[in-house]
Amino acid sequence: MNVEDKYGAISKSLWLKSAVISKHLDNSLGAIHGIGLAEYMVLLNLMKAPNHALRRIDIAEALARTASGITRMLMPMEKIGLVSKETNARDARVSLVKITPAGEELFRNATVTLDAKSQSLLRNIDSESADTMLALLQSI
Amino acid sequence: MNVEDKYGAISKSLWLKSAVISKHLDNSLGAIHGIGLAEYMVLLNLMKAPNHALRRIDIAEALARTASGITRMLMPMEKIGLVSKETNARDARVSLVKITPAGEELFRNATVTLDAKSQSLLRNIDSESADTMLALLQSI
DNA sequence: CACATATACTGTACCAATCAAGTATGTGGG
DNA sequence: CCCACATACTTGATTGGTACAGTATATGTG
Repeated sequence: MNVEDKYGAISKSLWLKSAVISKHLDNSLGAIHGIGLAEYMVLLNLMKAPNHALRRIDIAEALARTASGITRMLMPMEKIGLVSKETNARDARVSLVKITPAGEELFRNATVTLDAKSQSLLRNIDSESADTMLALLQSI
Repeated sequence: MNVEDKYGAISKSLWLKSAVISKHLDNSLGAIHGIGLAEYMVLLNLMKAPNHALRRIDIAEALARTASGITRMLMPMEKIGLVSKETNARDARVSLVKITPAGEELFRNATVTLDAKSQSLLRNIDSESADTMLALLQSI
């Protein structure tokens, strides 16, 4: 394998393993908490945000999705009370998305599920390698 | 960050980075060769297979997809002549998928594109780290 | 041999994401 | 000030995936 091939191989493996792991996590989160991995990532980003609120396009950016995808994803989440819509006085174009107390509660529970399931899915990777892997992934 | 959190962080990062990289690769492959990453992976698996042919269900397994998803994906690929359908004399249930010469040609060209684009997307990872990363990914 | 069960697709209905176009609102140059 | 352009969504049409049910074909057991 020459040098370029190596990077291609990483892309392909990343694609495949991500698909496998995401499906398992989607199933676990869906069965227990009624949300998918994408919805979890929305809540995660809201929790990290100042004032626990974000604009839709910032969520889209953080999830590598389009704005319209976020609009559609948020509709049922708002309906079941995980997030709420707030208008921005300074800029009437934006409608801020804020996580609700119920959303925070679900997020904390879902985090436990996600971490446990991840540990089980990645059991072939020891703790030290996990540190290495995380650092490499985050450097991309 | 405690131990479980670390594995959860890997899952989340894997999900996000895979989405970003897959979109870029999809765009590049689509613009130049008219196929997506999933179609490329089909061709790759066919190239690796004995006699360059596989059953649909084996392709589904290799790509973490369902059989019906593969059926749909293969229809346009057969129409543009990248793969051909062959019946199996021993088992009339299976219809083998075989890569055509045109498919092989496209695969070789697409591989160049994919490897080059991957190298560019992963330029923050040096050659040694790439070896590490690939080994870790494949151990999942 | 017959029949219950498993396997390999295929077809239908549905769901989730995208793109492109539309609407409303902000902003900067003449 | 005003008008062109940019930004933040929202919506309709399309695409690409899944689940589930159906069909055809094998296979194992009494």
